[in-house]
Amino acid sequence: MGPVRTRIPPSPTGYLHVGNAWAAFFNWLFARHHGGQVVLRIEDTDPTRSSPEYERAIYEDLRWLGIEWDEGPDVGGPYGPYRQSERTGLYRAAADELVARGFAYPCYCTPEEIEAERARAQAERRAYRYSGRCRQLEPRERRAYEAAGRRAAIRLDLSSFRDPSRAQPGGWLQLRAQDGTERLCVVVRDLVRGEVVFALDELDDFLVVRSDGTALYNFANVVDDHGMRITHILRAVEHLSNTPRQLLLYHAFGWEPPEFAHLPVLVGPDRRKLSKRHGDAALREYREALYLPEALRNFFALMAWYPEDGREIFSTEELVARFDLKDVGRASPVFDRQKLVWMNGEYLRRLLREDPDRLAGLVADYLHRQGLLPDPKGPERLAYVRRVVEVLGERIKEGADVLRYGDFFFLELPHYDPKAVDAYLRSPEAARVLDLAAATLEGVQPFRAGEVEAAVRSMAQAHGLSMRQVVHPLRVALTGKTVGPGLFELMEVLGPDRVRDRLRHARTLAGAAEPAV
RNA sequence: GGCCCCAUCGUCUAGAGGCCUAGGAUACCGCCCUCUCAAGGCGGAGACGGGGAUUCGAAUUCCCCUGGGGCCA
Repeated sequence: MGPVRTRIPPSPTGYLHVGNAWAAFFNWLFARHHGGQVVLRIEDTDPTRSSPEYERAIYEDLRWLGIEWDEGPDVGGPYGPYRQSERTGLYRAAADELVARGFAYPCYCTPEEIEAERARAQAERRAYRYSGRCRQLEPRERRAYEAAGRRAAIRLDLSSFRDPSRAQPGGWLQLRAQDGTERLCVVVRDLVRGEVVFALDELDDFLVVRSDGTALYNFANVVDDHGMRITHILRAVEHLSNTPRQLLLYHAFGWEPPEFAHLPVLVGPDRRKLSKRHGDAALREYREALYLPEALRNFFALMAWYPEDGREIFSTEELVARFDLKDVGRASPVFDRQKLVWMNGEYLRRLLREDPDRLAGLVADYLHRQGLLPDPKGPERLAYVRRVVEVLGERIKEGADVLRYGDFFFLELPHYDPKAVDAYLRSPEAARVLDLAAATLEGVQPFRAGEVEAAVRSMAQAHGLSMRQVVHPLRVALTGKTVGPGLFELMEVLGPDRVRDRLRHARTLAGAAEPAV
């Protein structure tokens, strides 16, 4: 076999969501681990829901996540086209070939007739399977249907597969004892689940092309995957039940089927498949909320797979090196936001140490999106954001924390939390602290954390105040909140003018001062 | 309805017959540090869905049930 080739098959019907990004990442990991290639295929067969805008957004989100592809609609490649909407001729030709090889036949049953059959089966409480009544149509019966204006759909003819002599002891079609009888079975050899066996008589002559000429999912996928030389299909388990049908198709064409690996499905807290319904399902929202692609990759890997005991932080290179389908779990993991927040915090802290400028840039963009920073690229602004980031330090685990702990750095006046004001500002004692601080700070030169702290400490001592009594009212006065960075560091960043203004403003919120002693 | 997949703390998982008094992480709670918060340190609570079978011994193997998910649609 040649190099490993995997595929990422998004539908451009919306923004890339976390579940698909997760599966895409595994395809990428697997291909990279084996030094293989990744093919991006756009599954845009539904013209009413697909759009070029979403297609572009998917490229963008995938690249942001760090997933690259070697072939795709935008980069080209030898096995294109890579958009399903441009492959309809290929599907048609493949269907004709199947008919010519005697593995498929035209079916003139209308959807209404099929629906009626199905309803009857339901009413009689038996499993519905297509009757196969168009399989043996005489040429003149076909002509009659055509004359009546009916257009044929194409169905796969399973009858030839039902010949027990086709069974191969180690092959994909085997005779298996089931329920006490020997049954012809399609055996799927799944790289994560082992052998999964489907009785052939559970399957019927399924549709391959609709009467309007459009290809069905299973059929298009087989034609595409073979045409694009895909060697390994890593996809969600929800497709496991489709696999026997696809295997049938491969053999009808005389093609070597690829390897299959069915990954678990990412689910939400309600244990249902992650979808737009869950909110926060679009990968893009994480990007905008200051999540780091490297953190997401690490987190994605840990859902389904632990590279080794006792460690949780792995670089992408390590993940690539250690990736093995044998280790991938089979149960559906719940996408746990809280743990993602923690992991993102780990990566943000590392970034703070290793590349504070990059962090500052990301935070500046975030603030800009939040409407708190008009010009995020201005060098002066950036330098300021960088100082803020350093003062905020390891408090930032996601974008919201920048606002939670530091919005006041970017506001004319802080947004005063009423509870904080009630607790620390509305008292004569608080008013006195504010007055004392204003006076003390007036002379501090240079206005740096160390000097400011020394001044405030000696002031507290001189007036018999504890640091707690001093710090809390000042913090609320300057930031509007009870949580946040160290008081003196934050004062340095704010600078003497803003500190003075805010103290003055806060004074109006405070109670009347006790008579000076 | 038929078929298929899945099942360890709330969550992500380790565990592939004795190493398990079931380990780690996260979240939660407490203490320490401390100007608050965050980070960090220490500690706590918290799981093998149920029932059979195999075995000297089962979270680990087999069967049934239950629950969840999916395909046919």
